Amino acid sequence: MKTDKDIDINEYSEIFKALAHPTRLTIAYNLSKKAECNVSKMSECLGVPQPTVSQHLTILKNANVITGYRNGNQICYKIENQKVIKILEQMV
Amino acid sequence: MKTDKDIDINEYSEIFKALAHPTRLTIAYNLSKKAECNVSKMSECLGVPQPTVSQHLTILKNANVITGYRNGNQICYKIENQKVIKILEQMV
DNA sequence: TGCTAATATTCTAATATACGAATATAGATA
DNA sequence: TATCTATATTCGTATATTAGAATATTAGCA
Repeated sequence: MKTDKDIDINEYSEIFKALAHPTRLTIAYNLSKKAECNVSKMSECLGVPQPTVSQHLTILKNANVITGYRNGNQICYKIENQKVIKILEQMV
Repeated sequence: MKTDKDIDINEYSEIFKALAHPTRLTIAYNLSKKAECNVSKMSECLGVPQPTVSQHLTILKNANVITGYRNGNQICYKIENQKVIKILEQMV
C-alpha cells in the first residue's frame, strides 16, 4: 500500500509491528541510545530468559530494525536503519 | 516498563501496536497530513468496508492515537496526540 | 413519529502471536 | 578433537488479532 507521497506503508507497518511489544521496544530504544549489545547482556538487563530475548531479536531482525554481527563467541546487535532511528528519537 | 529517561514504554508500544496494521497506519498518516475525515469517506477512499474501518478506528481511539467528534450525522476523526504526530512526521 | 444515513457492535472462524521449557547449533579455545 | 559458552530453534499451549457478515444504534429531518 502506498500513499500520495509514495511512502511505503507496509515497510513502516512492519517496523511498528516489531516495536509494538514492550520488550522489543525496550531493546530497540536502548540500542538507539547506548552502544550495541550482545544477547546475554540484554537477557540479564531485561530480566527476560535468553530464548525469549532471542525470539524477539529474530522478529526485530526480520523487520530490518536491527542488525547483528559476530564478535568472538557472541553476537552484537545494533540499529543502523535510519528510519528506525528517527522514529525512536521522537520518544520523550 | 520504564527506561533510564523515564519514558513510558508501554504507552509507546500501545501506539506502535495501533500503527502496526497497514490500514490503520494509512488512516493515521492521512489524518496527520490532510484535514480530519469522517468514516464513510475513509471507507470509500481506502476501499475497505465501513464496519472494518470502524473497528480499526476503535483500536486507534483506544490507543489514544485519534479522537473523534460528532458533526451533524457523521463523526470526524483527527489526530491531536503530539507524540503520534511527531512519529508520523518522520515517515518519508 | 417514522424514515434514512452514518456509524458502531457482535459473532464467528481463520490466523497470528507470545512464552516457557527443552533442545540444538555454532564458534572459540584448550 | 573435546568442551564450553553464547545464541538459536522447536514445540505446545494459551491468548490475541483479523475480517466479513449480520445487526444494532444514533442523530437528523420530513
